[in-house]
Amino acid sequence: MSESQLAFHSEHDHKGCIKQALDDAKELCHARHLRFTPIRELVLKTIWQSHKPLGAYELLPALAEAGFNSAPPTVYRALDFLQEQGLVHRIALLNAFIGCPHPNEAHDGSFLICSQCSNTVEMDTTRISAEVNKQAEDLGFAPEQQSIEILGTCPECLTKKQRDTQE
Amino acid sequence: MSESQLAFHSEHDHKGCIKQALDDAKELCHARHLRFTPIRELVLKTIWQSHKPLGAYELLPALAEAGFNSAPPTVYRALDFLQEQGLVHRIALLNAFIGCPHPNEAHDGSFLICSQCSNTVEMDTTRISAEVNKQAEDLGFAPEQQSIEILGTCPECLTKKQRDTQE
DNA sequence: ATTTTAAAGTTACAATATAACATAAATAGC
DNA sequence: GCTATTTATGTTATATTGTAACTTTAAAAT
Repeated sequence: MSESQLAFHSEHDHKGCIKQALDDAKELCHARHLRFTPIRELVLKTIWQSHKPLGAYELLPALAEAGFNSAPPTVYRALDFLQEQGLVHRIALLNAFIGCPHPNEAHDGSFLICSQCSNTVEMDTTRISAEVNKQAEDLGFAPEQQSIEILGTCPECLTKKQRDTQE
Repeated sequence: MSESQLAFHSEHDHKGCIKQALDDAKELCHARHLRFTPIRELVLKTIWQSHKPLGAYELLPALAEAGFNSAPPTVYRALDFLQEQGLVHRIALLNAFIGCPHPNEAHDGSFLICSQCSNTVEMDTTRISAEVNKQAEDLGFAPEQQSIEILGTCPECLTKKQRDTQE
């Protein structure tokens, strides 16, 4: 988690992140007796290569380049699989997908989405999520899934803004 | 707020809710020197008539019946206006819109969405929202807007489920 | 009354997502 | 290893959601 919370900050070794994520995914699928097929791997890799959530149609060219069929159903199937396994999250506000840095802990992600540059990081809201669920339960509602998404300005874009204002 | 939190529970006077919402909207627009046009009023009324969030295209027939142009831009313009004024909220998980029971207090809604029947109510999460914002700020992020949506089973559908299980 | 601004009409299309059916590849049971 | 079964992928077509761009009409401001 600390990884992803630091993701806004300058240059971390993102290639390392990607490799780690792919290795984790492979292992996770193996443990669950599921198939981490080339298409699924490529989709996950492509998503991880971006700090911005990617739309389904933005993933199609990578499939085409690799010689796979690149019609929408192909990518949506891969995305469905990856989501079910917690390997990617869908950002509802953007209709786009981002890699999950800790797919083993079952959770719904909470996301900080920069409205300037679209960079997005996952934030740990375990405690807050529990409170939200409790409040829902107090109203007689049985929560199953939650989506917390925050739009705003990321640290980098804040700095840029300040620079621009000073000029 | 208590109104909407009770909305899951049986029969409240929903016609009263609608009238109240429309009156409030008219007053709010007047106070802000904005035009509460027939189209905007009809769209808001139609949204309020449903306990389920309505998609943009589900609103078109009402416009057609009333003799207005019923092409998508018409309804999206009305929805944009209503959202800007806080009169309706967009539910990102459903691509649909629901009336806001307290448009005067500036806020982002938090929603309980029944995955069985789609009925949706707004929940007050002022305190939790503040915590989320604080946590984002601690990461150097400047929050501007937030979306909290909970999918689950509403009290009515829970009761139904229990009945069905007993049979 | 005239100018300006805001809203609505209209056509066309972009972006996102799914249905349905055919084929191929992997796994399971023999 | 061979076959049956299941799972994944290919393929075509289409549904759903949302916008761009330009025209016309109506309201508000001067």
